[in-house]
This record gives sequence, C-alpha cells and structure tokens, in this order.
Amino acid sequence: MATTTAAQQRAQTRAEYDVFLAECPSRKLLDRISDKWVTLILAALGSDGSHRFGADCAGEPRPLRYSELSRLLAGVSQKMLTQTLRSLERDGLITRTATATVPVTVTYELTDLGLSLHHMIRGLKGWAETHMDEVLDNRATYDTRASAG
Amino acid sequence: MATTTAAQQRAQTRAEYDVFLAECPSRKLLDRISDKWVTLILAALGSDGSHRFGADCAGEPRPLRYSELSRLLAGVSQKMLTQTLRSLERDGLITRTATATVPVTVTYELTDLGLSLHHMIRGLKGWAETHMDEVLDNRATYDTRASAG
DNA sequence: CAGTATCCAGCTAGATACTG
DNA sequence: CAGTATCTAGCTGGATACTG
Repeated sequence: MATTTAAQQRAQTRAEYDVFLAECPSRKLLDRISDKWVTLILAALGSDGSHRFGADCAGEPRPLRYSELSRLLAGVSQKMLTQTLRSLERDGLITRTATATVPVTVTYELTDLGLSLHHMIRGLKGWAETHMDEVLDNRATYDTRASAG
Repeated sequence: MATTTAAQQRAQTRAEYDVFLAECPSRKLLDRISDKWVTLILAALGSDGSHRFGADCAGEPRPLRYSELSRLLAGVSQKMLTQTLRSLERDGLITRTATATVPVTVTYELTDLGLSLHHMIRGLKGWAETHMDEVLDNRATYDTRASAG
C-alpha cells in the first residue's frame, strides 16, 4: 500500500496507459482499432447505413443487419466480418441483438463507447476522402522524381 | 468534354471518393492510414518527441531523427520503420531531410498534410488511452458470461 | 439469414548480415 | 547513423463448404 512511488502515482492520474510502450494494453488497443475492417464497420454503424452520398453526416445512426453490413462493406469476407464484429462486441463497442424470427434476424448497433470511437474514425474516413487527390499528386511527383533521378 | 454525366458531376462536387467501395483509391488510403505503425509514427512526429506524460498535448511538433523514432516506437523493426517512413514520404505526409554530417543525420518532419492527419490520429490515440479501462472491463464481463453460459 | 469450420496463399514482420 | 538486402516463420485473411 505504501509502496506506491511518485512516478506510479503520476502515471495513475495523468497517463495511466501509454501507446508508445509495446507491452501496454493501450498499445494493443490502438493496434486493434487501427484496423481497416474496424474502421469501416464503425463508420457504417455510425452513419444511417443507407450509403447515400453524405449519409455519414445527415442520417441518424441505425442498427444494421449482418447482411446489410456484408453488402455495405464491399469486399469483406464472411470470416473477417464475423470475426471483427465479435471482437467489437467483446470490447463493448457494439451490441448484437438476435430476434427469433424465421430465419433469425441479427442486428448490430453502436454502444455509447462505440459511438465515441466512431466520432474519431469518422474524421479519419473524411480525411481519406478529402485529401485523396493531394495524396495522389504527391505520389506521382515522388515517383517521377525517383525515376528521373 | 461534354461527356460528363450528371452522376459524375455530383460525385465531383459532393463525394468524389467513397471508402465503402473496395476499388476506390480512398478505400485503399483509409486501409493504409488505418495501420499501427502509421498511427504511431504520426503520433510521435506530431508530439514534441520527448515522450513525457502529456507530451502530445504540451509540446511543439519537432523533427525527429531516425534513431529517435526507432527508440520512441518500442517494438518496431528497422524494416517496418523504414518501409512505413518511405510510404508516408511518398504520400506527402512527412518530409525526409538528410544533413551531410559524419555520420549522416536524417530527420523526419510532418508536412501540413501530415499534420492535418495527425489531428485525427491524436484523437484515436487519446481514445485508446482514455477508454482502456472501460474496454478491459467489457472484455472481462464478456468472457465471464461466455464461460458461464 | 447468419453464421461455423477448414484449408491454404500471400503478405507481414522479425532476424540477420552487410554498407556508405 | 541510417539505412539496404535477404531469408523465413507465422499470422492474416480469402475461398470454399457446410449448418441451425
């Protein structure tokens, strides 16, 4: 009890976790959420799912069915979708609701925690779409210079 | 010139790129920036590099040397560090400056574009550190329920 | 519909050795 | 110091087949 050092105290109050430390849980969490499927699933669940242009800004977040997510995230395999959804559910970012219809209906929805992460990820998504041209130009310039020597 | 369709027009003005389309360049860009090393490098270059607690909030962004980055990002291999730095340079997110000292000194610095992405990523980093406890609790609950059945 | 299970190609990333 | 080059173990993730 009395063995707590000043450094430990400060760590507790200021920055209990540090992503730059390889062994820190928060580093692993950051690795986890820096994942393409996590990013896309959260972006999808945070928007209204209609996938109209600008939908991520206009619509209310709406629960999405497994099949809707599968269609929305073009290119995702069943395995990765299920696997990522489970992991997000385990972390408390989304909830899974199964309704006993025939056939069974399953919907996924953001929790408050998931919504808070969605706000961050939406920025990332927006950034990618907004600055795409600039990045493309930079690549062209870089490649030209490299080959020109 | 006159062959532009209405749909193309709208795409130009509203949402030229769409991360939900597998073939869209912006999807690939989002995949690219949703990468653990990209996240950590940009977080490091955007902070003052001293890696004190709260440094990412207080300090001015400062250029970092290769060796500083290597030390700061605990666990990164030379290969991944170099590879990721090249890719970020190619995309115009960072600049590489070599000074002809003996031995040579190389520093990396955020461009304006890189800084704009850093703002997004800083949110992600903060989120991971802030909500770590909550996620850990959620996992424990999930695992308990799963085994209890 | 909403998964689970299995197999396997390919990329990621670590280790190691070498260089201007 | 700041890389490059090579080899390879292993994990990621895609394809496919099957199920309540």
